[in-house]
Amino acid sequence: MSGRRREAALTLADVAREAGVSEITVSRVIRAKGPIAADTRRRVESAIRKMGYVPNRVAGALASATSDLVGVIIPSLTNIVFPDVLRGVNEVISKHGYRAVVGVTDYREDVESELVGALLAWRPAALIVTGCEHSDETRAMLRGAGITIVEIMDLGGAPIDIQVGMRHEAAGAETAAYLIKRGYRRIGYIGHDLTRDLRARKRYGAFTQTLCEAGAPLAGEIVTPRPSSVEAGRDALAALLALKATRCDAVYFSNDDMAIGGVFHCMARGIRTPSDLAIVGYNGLGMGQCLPQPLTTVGTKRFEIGVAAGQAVVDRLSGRSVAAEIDVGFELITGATA
Amino acid sequence: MSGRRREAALTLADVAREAGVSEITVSRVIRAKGPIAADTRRRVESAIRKMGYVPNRVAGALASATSDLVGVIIPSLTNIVFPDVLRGVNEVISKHGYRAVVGVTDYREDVESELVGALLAWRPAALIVTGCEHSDETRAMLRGAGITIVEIMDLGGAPIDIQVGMRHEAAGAETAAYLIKRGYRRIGYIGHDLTRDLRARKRYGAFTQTLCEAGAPLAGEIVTPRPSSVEAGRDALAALLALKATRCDAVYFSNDDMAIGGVFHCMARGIRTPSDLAIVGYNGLGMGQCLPQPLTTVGTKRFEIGVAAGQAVVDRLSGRSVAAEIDVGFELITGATA
DNA sequence: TTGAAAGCGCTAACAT
DNA sequence: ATGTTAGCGCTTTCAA
Repeated sequence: MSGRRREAALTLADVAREAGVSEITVSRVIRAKGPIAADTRRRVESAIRKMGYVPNRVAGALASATSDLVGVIIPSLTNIVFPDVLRGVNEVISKHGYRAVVGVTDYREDVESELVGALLAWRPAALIVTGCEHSDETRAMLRGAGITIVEIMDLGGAPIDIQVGMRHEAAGAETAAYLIKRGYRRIGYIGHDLTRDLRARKRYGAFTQTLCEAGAPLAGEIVTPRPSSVEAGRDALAALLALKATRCDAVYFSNDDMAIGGVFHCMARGIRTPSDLAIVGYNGLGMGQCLPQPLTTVGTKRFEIGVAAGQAVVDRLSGRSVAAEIDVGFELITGATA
Repeated sequence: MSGRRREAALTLADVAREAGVSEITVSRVIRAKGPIAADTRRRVESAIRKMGYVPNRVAGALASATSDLVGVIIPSLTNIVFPDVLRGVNEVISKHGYRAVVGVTDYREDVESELVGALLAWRPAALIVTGCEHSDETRAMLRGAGITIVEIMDLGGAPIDIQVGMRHEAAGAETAAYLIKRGYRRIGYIGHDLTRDLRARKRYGAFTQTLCEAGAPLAGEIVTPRPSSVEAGRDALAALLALKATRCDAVYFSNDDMAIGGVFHCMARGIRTPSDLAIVGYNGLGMGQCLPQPLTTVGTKRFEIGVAAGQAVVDRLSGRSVAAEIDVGFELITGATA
């Protein structure tokens, strides 16, 4: 990191000289703050335009101890879930003049910790982080930052400030209960890396426990180390079905991407859903609902989480009070595949 | 925008006092710059840890006139293409200590212009923008910024500094030539909003022109005002096929999302591909290759564009020279649908 | 309605 | 190996 030293960019002083006023007057015009004579404003504005002056927010932020940056830390950009969330955040905050600074952790706690430090160093107005599990170090930094912190996606743990999300355990349990109710008894699971995706793990845990309690423990499972994708789901279902002993009548996938891969595998092999094999996903992606048979899945509110998180930030920064926990919920979508 | 004034965060001076050294020594330890006695380093580091000091990069950036921020302006987060690109950028720059500040234009020129100003105000080390078409105002700001500017996705126009992308006209023309070669003569087009997505428009233009030159002008088209999606593609194909006069034997979709929607429509209606209707997409998404019949499409290098752009930034900032134009190319993927 | 002075927290440059 | 001085470009505060 270095950033070549730039050749003397224009400063307020340059504009002030050109407009025949003082620096502070130019500053006031730019920030639309304080009383300015109409004529003065015009002179300053034309000088700015003419010279192509771009204010320096680094200096401004230092002097005023305020910032229009909002840090956003997400685990992945591969999983469409997070671009969706980011879109929601951005939609709200950009309307209020804030910008997102994005960090991607790749689901790694050490990277998260490093990113939190790096983003806090820019003294953002607020920080949005994913999940409610953090290392002690991360937690200490977040607590000590003295700014609005929003934890998104998941509810629970020891909230740092504001949480916006849903209960993944409830989603897993409800999915299991649904399959049991529909009469499935040999139920398998296909997932992606659970050691890292803690929310998928929570769903998995509640899912399997609910099955056990119903007297139909998990019949088999494949967990790939790959990130979730349609391809990974397809390959994993092929692998699961190849395990002779398993003989599932239904499979719960860690998310819709994976489940759609499963559906494609069934299509290619002439396996009928749900009569030969039932399939359930998680997320409620539009694409799953476009399949010849709409996917049975759990609809989640990804965009809404982003919006709610962004709104929480904006509200706080405007001095309005914000609920400490915002549960956006989820919804079982009973499609045709289970 | 405001950002509540924070209550006196720790400064270098606090740490210096605690460690019994001067501010500059602490600064040197933090930045790992200049010679520091092992013992001094230990004392300073332990003071930092003990107090939970987080350096202020706003002040640091102002003092040193350097930054670890890289602005990235993309049109959309809905279209998976851009998260892919962003992922590539991030992969490279984060390894070198840079962070991405993201702006989303929603394909609007006025928003782009505003974002360029807002990001340049943070005096980033470099700025990555999408496309090679910009308003005069934007172009002037980019030219005057005096930093590395990378235009991504598309090649052509009047390059500002560095371009990383491919030739969309060539992709459109090659797709048309392929369909003609395969014997299709009643070819339709299904697209999303072309007034905004200039690259899709370029492909469309070259595609239709090539068809004309081959004596098989476009047989029909549907352009939805919606953003591209599987649903939009499915609905648009239904609409196109409902136009009695059209009777297409092949359809070119503006991208794979749309094309996959078309495939789903065919599946649901028992329309066989490619015998009843051939389908071609654009992008080469993994999912399209997972369909029971792999999608015929044009493979693009989204992630690679991000990586190359990130690398160009890093190279420039390290004083290495960088090619002014990097053509990552594309590749016709002859699947089973056309 | 405008301006002068002081200083935000850090780092470059120059001592020592 | 460490410290001193000056100043980055802006905004706050106070004055006129």
